[in-house]
Amino acid sequence: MGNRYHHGDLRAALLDAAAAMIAESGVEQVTIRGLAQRVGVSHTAPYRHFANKNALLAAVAEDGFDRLVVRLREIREAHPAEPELCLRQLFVVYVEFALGNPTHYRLMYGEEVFNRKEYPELSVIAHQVFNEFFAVVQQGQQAHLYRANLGVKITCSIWALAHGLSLLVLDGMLPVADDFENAVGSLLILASDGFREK
Amino acid sequence: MGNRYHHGDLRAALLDAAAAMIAESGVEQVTIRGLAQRVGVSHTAPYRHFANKNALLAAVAEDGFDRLVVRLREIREAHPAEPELCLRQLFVVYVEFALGNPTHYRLMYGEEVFNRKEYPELSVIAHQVFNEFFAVVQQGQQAHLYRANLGVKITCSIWALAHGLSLLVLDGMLPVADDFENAVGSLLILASDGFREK
DNA sequence: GGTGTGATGTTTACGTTGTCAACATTATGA
DNA sequence: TCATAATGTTGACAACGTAAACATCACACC
Repeated sequence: MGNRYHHGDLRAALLDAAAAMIAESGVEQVTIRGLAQRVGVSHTAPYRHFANKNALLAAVAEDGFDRLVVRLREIREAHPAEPELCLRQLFVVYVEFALGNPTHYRLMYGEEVFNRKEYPELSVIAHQVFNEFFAVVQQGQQAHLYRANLGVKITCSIWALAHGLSLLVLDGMLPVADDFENAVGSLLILASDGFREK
Repeated sequence: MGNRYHHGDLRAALLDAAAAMIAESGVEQVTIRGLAQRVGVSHTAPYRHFANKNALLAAVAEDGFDRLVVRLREIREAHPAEPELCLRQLFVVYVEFALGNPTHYRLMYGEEVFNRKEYPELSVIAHQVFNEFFAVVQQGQQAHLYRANLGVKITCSIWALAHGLSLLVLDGMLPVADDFENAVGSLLILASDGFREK
């Protein structure tokens, strides 16, 4: 390796450094110049890989969505024939991801940070989150666990509940129970009683 | 009025200007110097009223919470004896407030913008939002509409659902139905079937 | 194997921003 | 009336995002 003029994979290094810096001190502390210094390049080198700071942050957010979707898919494929249990697991894992990566999670959904509309790939990958939940809801419908014709609304409710719960807890506005997984899971059960076939 | 050295109520003027600027072009476009210019004072005058930019933004967020809580209380007091209808109205009005003041709403809950922990008054006023929902849930419990011993969890679910739904719609991740109020309300009904006494 | 061309990184520079320190003006109450 | 606190201004500074001009390198092509 040694000190060479070309870094090798500066783009990936910048994304890693940004993710680390976000985890350490929050998005607002991330600076192009700081990242460059951390990676050991000049303060304008990042502009060879990202049009501007927003584009870099959008790429970091996209990485976060990628990791989340992979995680959800693992859960889903681990429970091929148990939609109810699977849904509960998805829900818990989703909230755990948010609470385990607080600043990163916030960046993924934030608007102050960058103009989402300029980065349509973010909406695409975010929609895959919806689809992970939706697939299991549909399984549940086929098993006559959940009411037919309401698959989209049920999925919206679950996602919104997971999202809102995560953020309210992150904001310190809801107390975190000792038995976290049970508390989170029971919230879903409570709400999802209304999803069932009669 | 005229041009005088002392502004009169610079603090309020700055908050107004900040709210307006946020509504127009988003939080990230708000700048101390821009606000000062807009209000017609020098670029450091704001520091006589706010310790720094974060403190100013926190005050703007607090104003937003104040308005939201007032709005919710109006609804609650307009339905003294109909907890079920009242809850639905609260829910819809909450989401409407968020969608009607997108950037302001995001600021109220954002973390990137400023360090919430430094502004405990924000948590206090935010807890009043919880209490508005909670009061009605308790009414419903007294009327044997909702399950006893689950008041807090039910309230958390409702708030989280409203919050998550608002943000997902703001992010363009959920479609906005034509008949918005009905769609939002039905989401609550769907979920809250599980809240009922059997 | 040389070579030149595009990709990648550096240097320098500029305007904007948040914020501090020193100073100016005004309001207020003893 | 006048000292003093409250409020506003001027000027300065460092950090930041980013553009332009330049330097170095990798690699495809003769």
